[in-house]
Amino acid sequence: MPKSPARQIDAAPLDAAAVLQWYDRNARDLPWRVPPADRARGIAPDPYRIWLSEVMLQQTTIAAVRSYYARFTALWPSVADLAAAPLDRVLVEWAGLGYYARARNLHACARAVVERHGGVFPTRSAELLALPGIGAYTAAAIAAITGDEEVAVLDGNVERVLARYLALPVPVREAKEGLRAYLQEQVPQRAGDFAQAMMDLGATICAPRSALCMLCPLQPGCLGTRADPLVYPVKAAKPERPVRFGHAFVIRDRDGDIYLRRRPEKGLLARMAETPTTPWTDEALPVVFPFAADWRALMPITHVFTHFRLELSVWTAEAPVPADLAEGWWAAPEGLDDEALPSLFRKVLASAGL
DNA sequence: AATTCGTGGAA
DNA sequence: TTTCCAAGAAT
Repeated sequence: MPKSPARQIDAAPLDAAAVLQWYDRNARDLPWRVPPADRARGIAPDPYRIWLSEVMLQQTTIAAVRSYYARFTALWPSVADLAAAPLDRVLVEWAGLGYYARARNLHACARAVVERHGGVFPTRSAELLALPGIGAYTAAAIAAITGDEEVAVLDGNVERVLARYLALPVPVREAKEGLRAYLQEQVPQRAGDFAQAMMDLGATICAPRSALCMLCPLQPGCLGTRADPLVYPVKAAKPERPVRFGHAFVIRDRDGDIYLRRRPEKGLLARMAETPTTPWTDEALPVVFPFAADWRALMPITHVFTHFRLELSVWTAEAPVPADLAEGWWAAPEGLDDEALPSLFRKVLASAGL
């Protein structure tokens, strides 16, 4: 019994065989992917690497992920290697990729795999779903890609493909479980290739701002292509992005080292490194310096988060001696690459020429 | 169930 | 310049 009355979707079946044929000829070459020809020879991908790539790819472009994926797999070739690393080391490597809860969950998941599964990464969706940072999509993707579990893999790409194919008249959020149930009925053998095919299709043919329907293997049965496929998926109104203001402080000592500290364990940029800032407020307030010094104004910076935009004035000064800034540490300019600094604070430091 | 989580590149 | 948005999860 489904917990919510998922609206039933009655529609013509989807030509999964045509999708697989298209994939055999057009599969994208990706660092974590086993090409369909190799997959047919029985070569299966490493679940650890598929998991790592899937977590990195959550709400993140392939272009942004590439270098991070290469670095992580070089540093930590197995899940046991990753589990053995300190969390703060993982955060340093994740810095700049965003959505830092992913890195904390990644590390927790690696340790759970070592503890609960003896270091053998699970490949069944039900077990995967119980691990930190693995939700419905990621569990299904790993299970399908590594073990050909015949499970619906529904990501943003596939949602768009299906919304157009079915000419879905409501926002995807309102029909998600119905879409999942419909897709589940369409999953063929070679479930892993089918999942990757549907995602490639959404990324290259049935893209957000362009639909190359003449090249699409699903064009014959597609309801969206009969008028304007680009009107789907129907989306809800976007709330506008508020602005917040604050002041950031680049504090140097006599050697030129920079004062950094760790952000709180919860909330935005949790546990990452930062330069001190004032609280961020919805109105621009006069600056309150952390100590009396010869403060100089630097170029202010703007940083855009998902749900607000931040305008930071940037100030710099030499710390008083002896410096009583207890909870943080001093970092040499050459050592900043080894700090878990989010892009926001890279911008702040760049404003000081660092 | 609606919000809260980053970032950078493309249109 | 502004807008959109990318292989979502946790709460």
